[in-house]
Amino acid sequence: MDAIAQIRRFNRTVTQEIGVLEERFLGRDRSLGASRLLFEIGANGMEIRQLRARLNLDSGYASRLLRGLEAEGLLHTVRSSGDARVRHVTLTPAGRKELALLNRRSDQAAGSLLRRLPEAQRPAFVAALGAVERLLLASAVRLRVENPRGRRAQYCLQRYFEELAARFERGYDPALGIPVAATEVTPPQGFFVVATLNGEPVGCGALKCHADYGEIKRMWVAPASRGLGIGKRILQRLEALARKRRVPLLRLETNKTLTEAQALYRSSGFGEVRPFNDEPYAHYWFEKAL
Amino acid sequence: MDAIAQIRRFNRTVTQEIGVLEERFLGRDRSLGASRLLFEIGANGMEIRQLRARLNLDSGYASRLLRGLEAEGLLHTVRSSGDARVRHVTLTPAGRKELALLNRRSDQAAGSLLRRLPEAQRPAFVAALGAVERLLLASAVRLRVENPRGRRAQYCLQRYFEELAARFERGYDPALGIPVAATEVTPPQGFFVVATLNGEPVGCGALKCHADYGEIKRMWVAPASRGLGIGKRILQRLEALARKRRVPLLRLETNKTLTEAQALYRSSGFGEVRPFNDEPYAHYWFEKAL
DNA sequence: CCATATACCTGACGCTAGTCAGAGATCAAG
DNA sequence: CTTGATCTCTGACTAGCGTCAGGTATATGG
Repeated sequence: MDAIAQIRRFNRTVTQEIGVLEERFLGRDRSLGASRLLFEIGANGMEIRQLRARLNLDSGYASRLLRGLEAEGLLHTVRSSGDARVRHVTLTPAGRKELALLNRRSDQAAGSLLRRLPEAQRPAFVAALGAVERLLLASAVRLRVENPRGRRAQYCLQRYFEELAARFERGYDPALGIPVAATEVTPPQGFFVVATLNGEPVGCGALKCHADYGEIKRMWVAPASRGLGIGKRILQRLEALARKRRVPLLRLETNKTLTEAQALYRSSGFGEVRPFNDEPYAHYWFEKAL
Repeated sequence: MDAIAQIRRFNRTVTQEIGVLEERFLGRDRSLGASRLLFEIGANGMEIRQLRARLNLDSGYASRLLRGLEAEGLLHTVRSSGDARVRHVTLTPAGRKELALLNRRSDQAAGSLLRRLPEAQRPAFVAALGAVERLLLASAVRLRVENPRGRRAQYCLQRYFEELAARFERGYDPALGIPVAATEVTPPQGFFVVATLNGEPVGCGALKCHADYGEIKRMWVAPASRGLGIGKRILQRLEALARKRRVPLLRLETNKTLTEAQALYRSSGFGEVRPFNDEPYAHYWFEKAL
């Protein structure tokens, strides 16, 4: 298959050209691992467990790297408010300065790559990079049925409610909408699907199974991960779960400000119908026969 | 600049996603370095110095890796014919079997990457990979004015003549065409530009300066590197050299079978003119005022 | 022939990255 | 309060990657 050969050529070329560049600019006086850590912590700080998840680090290894940087005076760690097991790491002023230096170097590396190309080819190059990056990210997204009370699910739900509160004209209060109890979206009554990207939750969706129909609820995708087709995949997964349960019909309702959601439902085969419940925040009701 | 940010995001995503994949499939029972060595040696064998140059290895490190593989019975080294200092390394039957296994795994890795994407997104992904790879290769191409008697220049000229012999209807004999003496394309009388990709010659072009015009000769790009805009860049470089010398006019002639060359000249501002010499292999004559 | 450069090998060494087991503190659920 | 899970840290260890200095054999130019 030619696609396979293309991927292999790509891997070879990219690792060769990019790898050399990265090391030449970033691996100067600090190890690459430590640099990556500084990058990831960023100006706002971060929980260590999140850091580990993002960079796929062994807890011992991460701890050692952090201690090294702490000894250099680049960062300090404090207990996270709320959960005292978790530690929060932030950059000191010296650390921020170091990060700024790394950022400058990284910009230089990127610039030098761009400048090697004749001007005319640059826009095409940047566009192609964007396409590959998006699709590579999309391919790394994993969907799983999870416990709706779990950490990842709860994180998604909180972000979801926050977003609704910000986008709805009159705000949003979960207590006023039709409730979704955790048991209703826990197998076998229903399902709660979480999408993760490198271990971090980036989207969710729930299915509530009734006798003669299923309800799609709590569809959400993290803003930074939109455009990767995650919403569609969550919806398809819920649909597959519904089919397995022999649910003959799917129903959902949505707010008029959530235009991208409406587009998703329409493109997924849902058709608008008359209101089938009295959800106060809904403007449109959809159905799809399975 | 947004292009810079895109490049940085790309680097991050790609090194993360691809790196993990490569290691999971290739770094199973052998180190990644050793695997890469086997890949590079390939079915036809290779000189050790060439191997070192390609993979950018320290001589000691390369020697140790090779000895490890030799101990496993995967390869054997012999003195190179000609220069007894140089050693040539070839795969044993067991080595070839191992290489085949690596190739299968590499195919699997590429396949697993592809399979993670929903079917609909795959063609776009492969196309984007191709675009990035081509442009990355293009950005790694270096042009330099070189001695036309040098190793790289002579390599290009030989391939050039071979290609003309194969493509021209009645073959090609350099002795019958208008000759280009090495001194004529050596500064300051003229210039011989060689394009290299990772140190290997992939194209050439020459400029002969006369009192009132310059002649473009010996334009060639290696078949495997076509479509990267190398020809255009060589031509532009020769043009810049001509301008610097205050040459007022560029001339060149070409054969009717070299259609891609004609397209290049036309798109570079050359216009067809009446024959200005009696080059026996030429069908078209071009000029461009500077 | 000599001096110098090239190609390769060997031994010694250091750093980075990463793994593993286990311990201590904390949390959540029963 | 107990139990089991989670988060972090520590110590011990390994493999891989790479560098450096020095040595041997061979080639090249005078």
